[in-house]
Amino acid sequence: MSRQKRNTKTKEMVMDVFANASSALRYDELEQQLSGQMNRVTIYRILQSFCNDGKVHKIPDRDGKVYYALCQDCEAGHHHDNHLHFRCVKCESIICIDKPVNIPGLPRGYRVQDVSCFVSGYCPNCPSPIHENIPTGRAVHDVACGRRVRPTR
Amino acid sequence: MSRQKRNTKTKEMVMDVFANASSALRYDELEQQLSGQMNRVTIYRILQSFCNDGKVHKIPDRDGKVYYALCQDCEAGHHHDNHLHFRCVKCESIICIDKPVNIPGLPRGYRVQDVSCFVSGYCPNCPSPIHENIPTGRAVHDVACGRRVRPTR
DNA sequence: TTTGATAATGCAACAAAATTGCAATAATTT
DNA sequence: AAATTATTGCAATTTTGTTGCATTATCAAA
Repeated sequence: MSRQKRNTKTKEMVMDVFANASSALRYDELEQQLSGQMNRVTIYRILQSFCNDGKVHKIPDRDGKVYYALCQDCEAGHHHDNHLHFRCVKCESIICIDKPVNIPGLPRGYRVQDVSCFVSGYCPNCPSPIHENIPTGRAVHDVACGRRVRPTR
Repeated sequence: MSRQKRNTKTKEMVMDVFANASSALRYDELEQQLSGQMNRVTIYRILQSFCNDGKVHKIPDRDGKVYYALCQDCEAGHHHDNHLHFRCVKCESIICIDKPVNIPGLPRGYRVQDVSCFVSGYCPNCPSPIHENIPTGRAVHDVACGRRVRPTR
């Protein structure tokens, strides 16, 4: 059976960083925010355990850089991950958007287990280049991971 | 202006490996196939330059492992990447499926540049676990990256 | 409250993956 | 054929993530 977990101060601190973040965090951002408070290795281990517990998920962006974000509806062992990750090409933040993605029919023989979609472009806070600024709605940032605007049902 | 390129034997060899592959290649697979023929660092540099030229694209899978595959319709600087990447959880191969993905409406303020979708599950060549085998169509593998079955138009 | 089992941590060492500087080599252009 | 400079190989370095082990701290049970 699975090994028993303990609540520790370090785990709490890591969780706090996530709770206060409005978007996904790169490992180095986490490390920076936690610097001095715990060992580098501990952060890695806590992230691994959070991933296994379905508390956090790992998001490698299209360049291979690794981000982490709080999970919404995941359980230990299986991540519910059928949603969008939006990456702003300007400010580089990664935002989880809680909308299911529908996948077009795959060729015969493929059996889908799960889907994750990576959209990149300009986020509401960053101006598009060249073209004049498009008015942005500030509220949209609230769909960011971990903040649920409308209850997902 | 951008630095001028040269055609070299090494680049050709790397390109040949891609041309003969039926799915995306991990860096280490490339290295293995090219072992003895050129330096490790050279492979990295060639891949980078191919990526910039829009000849190849980089596909980090959901665990962060990095794959590379031939581009279909990309130009230097901008990758046309609105297609699916399918990863078989059994054999671990990554197959590019040349079908556009449609993205549901994003919240106000987001401007999409491009989309890539990562689907995982069982490929036509691998049996699903537990359940009895589902008949697989062999032909589907031909949609694999670099082999165009029907002209994409 | 104390005690014991063991999960979690810190530290040092290690391993893997990717990058950089630089001298030597080889593709192009003239 | 010579000059220019992109490309390569090599060694060293950086970045990223992991492992082993002694120590510490959590939690449950006495």
